[in-house]
Amino acid sequence: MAKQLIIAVAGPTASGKTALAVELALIYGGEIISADSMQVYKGMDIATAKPAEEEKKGVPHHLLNFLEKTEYFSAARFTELAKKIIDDIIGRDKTPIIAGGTGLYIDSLLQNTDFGNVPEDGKLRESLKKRMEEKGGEALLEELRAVDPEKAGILHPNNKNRIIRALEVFYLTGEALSEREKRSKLTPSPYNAVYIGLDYRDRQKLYEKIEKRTDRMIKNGLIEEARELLSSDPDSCFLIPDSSAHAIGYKELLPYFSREATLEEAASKLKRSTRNYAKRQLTWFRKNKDINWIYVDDCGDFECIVEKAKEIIGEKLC
RNA sequence: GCCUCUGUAGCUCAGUUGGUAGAGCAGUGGACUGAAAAUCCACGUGUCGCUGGUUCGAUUCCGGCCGGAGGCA
Repeated sequence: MAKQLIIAVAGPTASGKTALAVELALIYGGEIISADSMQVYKGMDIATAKPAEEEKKGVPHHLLNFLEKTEYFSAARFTELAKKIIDDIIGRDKTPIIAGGTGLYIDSLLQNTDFGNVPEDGKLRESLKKRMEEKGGEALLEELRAVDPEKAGILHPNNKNRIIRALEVFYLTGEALSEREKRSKLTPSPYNAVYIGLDYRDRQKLYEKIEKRTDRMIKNGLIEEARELLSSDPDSCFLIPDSSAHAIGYKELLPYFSREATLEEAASKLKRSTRNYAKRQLTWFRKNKDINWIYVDDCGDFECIVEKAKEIIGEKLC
């Protein structure tokens, strides 16, 4: 059976992924699967720049807006759900279009990463965290070196999260994480994916767009949205620490709510976090040699971007 | 008008008891396999406000000038 075509639209935040994905869906008869670790949550609309109904132009969107902010989410859970949706879309003879800024999610899905069944283990993680604090990263990295030298070799002692997960996987399965990863790579991807990446030649232009968009978010009610999320939990742990609380757009406003910063100061911090995030996204995507890049500032208008995308997809179809 | 403080990296500021300087943030590049909007790594030459003087040598000491903040009138 021939592999089914899948379109993936990647790129940093504010680069215009949503509009392009919708347009391509209209052209190719597609449905969109959002690959975004924060847009999965209900209620977090403005901060995560979730597409509004008008922007969707009637195109079905999946994996958007379906989780409570108190629920845990992960790359593994994403791939599990997305695969089913892809099958369903293909079954209805439509084209799946993956669009989003969470690079790990897109790659895990399209490379068919097998995470196995090793979900996070709260108790184990707590004890590892505790030991990490007492003994330090170097000690735990040594501990990892004894059971998974390969993984230990690429992790920095300060990168606590990754060390903890690698140890967690070993203690839960008795197998090295690096071994599991190798095994996962043996299974080929069932998907025939065309990657389109959006970027700017002039980084400054992307940053300007981010800053304007942030101002627009504030004007459109970001503060109120944040207040509402906060008020649902007086302890200000309004989101769960390991998932939704990571969203950019709320934690940056806390100093403003506690009157330790002006709105202007909080807003500029928010812009900075978003710029830093966009840069990290680009670092992730750039290493993917399968991505066909479209530079937004090479194009005068949206039509041009769409034309370039059609060319890229056309080549793959032939 | 007088007095005090102040002028060092894009920003906030250390520092040099005289041998031309360094942190944080920003920025740039990178890593990443069940937290990824997270987590982590690397990268620091700038007329040390200008100008005279003292000195082998001044960003550092002294004088003047020009900014900035405050106080007294």
